[in-house]
Amino acid sequence: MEQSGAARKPTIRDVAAAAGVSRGTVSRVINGGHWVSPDARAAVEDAIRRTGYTANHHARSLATGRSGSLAFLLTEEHHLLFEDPTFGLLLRGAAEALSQRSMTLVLLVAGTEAEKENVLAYVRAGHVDGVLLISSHASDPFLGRMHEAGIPIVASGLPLALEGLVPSVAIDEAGAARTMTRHLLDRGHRRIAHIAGPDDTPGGRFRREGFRAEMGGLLDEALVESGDYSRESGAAAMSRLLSRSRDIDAVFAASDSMAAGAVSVLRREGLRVPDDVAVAGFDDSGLAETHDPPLTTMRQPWGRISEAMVAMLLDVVGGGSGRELTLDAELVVRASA
Amino acid sequence: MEQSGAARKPTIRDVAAAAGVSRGTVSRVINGGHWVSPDARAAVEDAIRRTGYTANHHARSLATGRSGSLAFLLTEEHHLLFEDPTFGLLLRGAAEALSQRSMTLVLLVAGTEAEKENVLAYVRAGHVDGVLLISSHASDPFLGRMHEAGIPIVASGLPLALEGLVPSVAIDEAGAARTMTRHLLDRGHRRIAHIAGPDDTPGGRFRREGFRAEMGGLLDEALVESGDYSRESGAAAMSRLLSRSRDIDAVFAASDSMAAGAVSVLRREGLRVPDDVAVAGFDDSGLAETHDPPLTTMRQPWGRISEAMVAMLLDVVGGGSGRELTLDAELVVRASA
DNA sequence: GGGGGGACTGTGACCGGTCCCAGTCTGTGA
DNA sequence: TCACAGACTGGGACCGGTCACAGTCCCCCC
Repeated sequence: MEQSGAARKPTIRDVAAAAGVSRGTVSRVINGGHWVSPDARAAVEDAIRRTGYTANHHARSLATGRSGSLAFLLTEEHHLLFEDPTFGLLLRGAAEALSQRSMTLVLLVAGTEAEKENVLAYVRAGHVDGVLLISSHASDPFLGRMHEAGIPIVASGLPLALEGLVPSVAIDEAGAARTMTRHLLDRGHRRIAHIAGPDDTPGGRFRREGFRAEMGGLLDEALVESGDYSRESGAAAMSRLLSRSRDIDAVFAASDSMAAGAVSVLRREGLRVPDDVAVAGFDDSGLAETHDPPLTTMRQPWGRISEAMVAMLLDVVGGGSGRELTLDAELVVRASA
Repeated sequence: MEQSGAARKPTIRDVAAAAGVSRGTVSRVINGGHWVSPDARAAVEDAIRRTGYTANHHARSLATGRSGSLAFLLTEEHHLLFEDPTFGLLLRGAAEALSQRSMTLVLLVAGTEAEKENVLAYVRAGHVDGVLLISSHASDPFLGRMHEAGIPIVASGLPLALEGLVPSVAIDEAGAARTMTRHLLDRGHRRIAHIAGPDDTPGGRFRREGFRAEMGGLLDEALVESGDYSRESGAAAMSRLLSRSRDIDAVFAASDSMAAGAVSVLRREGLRVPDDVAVAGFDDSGLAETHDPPLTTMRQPWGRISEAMVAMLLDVVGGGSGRELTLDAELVVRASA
């Protein structure tokens, strides 16, 4: 009505005019409504509805210095990125936790060195308020550089290189591995093999330590192999194990994908799962349930992990200090073990 | 030096002062440097180096009305999201194409209805300049609403519901399917089954049409099944096919994942691949190469697809009209067929 | 009746860029 | 000698919010 030109997006000024109040009051209503009279609040809310106002993120970010978004940073190589189903579970949870807070998630991938430089520049430039760090390898100096730059970070899993320095959310890896190992022992298995994850990841190192501890005197180091969490690496590890020993009666893999790879190799060798060899995975990644046979696994509380990571990171962004939070994983018994 | 307080990020004013020019000149240098004298340009570039200046994205977006980012929008259900390796390939390509242009990618997932509303509001609010639409189902009114809202969109694959209205980048689905079918026929197979994708996706519909056309008189409708591109659905479809006919000598699946599922079922039934039954996939998704046996498949030019999508979308954002671009897929013959 | 404090409101300054217009300066042609 | 075009520069206005501060009003208490 005012202007016959192209419909301009309504601003906070338009809302203020429509409600008969000042910009400041509108701003207060939008940001929680403290110190606003009920009348004014009602008028503003009505005006927002009538004008179809939505806040301009860029303007807000400029004024507050906050971007209103967090980065979901994967430092994994690309071929693992979409194969590992656990990333998807974390991503989904984080996206949900953020959208509840009207914030958004920016996916950053830093697989190659060049990508790492880009990501570092991007984050340093303040495009995101903080970083959810997924799956970092201890040998990677990247996390250290990020930390030195003073960027708010929360890691998933204990960051081995910077233990105690970077807040994190993790499950009790060693405890969970002991639980699973105990389960296999309780079922009467004695020649239990372990397919660990990479030694420079917490899921690789601590799950193996838990396995070793629980096996005690039954431990045979020749039955410990490792992979990179992928299906193929699990299959390869299983082949190596079988070439070394044929009397294995159970396999505990540090991921469901590796467990699936192990099952395929066992089958090819004519061994039945679980009758000849029991196979257990880790993660309960969705794959576990639909697998044939369904995989016994340790369920990570993905929803709680991602929610906790987001909450903790926002706290750090707001000046909090963060901490190392440990959650429990749960044994899920299915047909495979 | 100037201020002993916390080091404030240098702004364009700091650079201007350091270079002894005005803000306007600095801005011109940053944005291409037209109508700037060589001396001034050198002074500004030196000052940028000395001060460590990086542009503030939020301020720029506020002034220009452009966000400098595109959305990568997945409208797939979550369980498919990280299982389908093709998304990862597109995502990677798009991220690369954008980072070359100093723009960023925001990953949006609109699986549930609630998420769709959120995404729509988010995009309407102007947080992204345009949307790269990945994998939309024709039955979903979401795309229509997005299109009506006047948001720049480029789809991957012909958007069935809005064919001709929304610019897109796709391969010649029917032609590629004919190529693969011809390959199987040339190898002497006659009882060829097809595991199609969902009928409301272009990859489901057009690949099946291509298969039917090339099969001609050899077509047996009882040998056409369909899945949702996932491994499990491929396995299930293969089971249904085998229960219907045991003389199948080749299977053409509309995705590598479904082909892998089919192979696992065939194996379980004691059939050898490729000796008893040849199996071909589609996508060349990485899985194809590492699979046992390596899968014969149609290679989609993922890099070119994502680059073309980004280029076209940026053109549309800039006022261009876009078009329906078709690229060719390439037959990759490996051990499975 | 006056002082004080809490609830609420309006306004100017500011965030850090871009855009555009009004200059200035130099060189050229009439 | 002067008008004029073209190359380059500077600075004010603006993008759309938030924030701090200065009010205003009203109520309560001494």
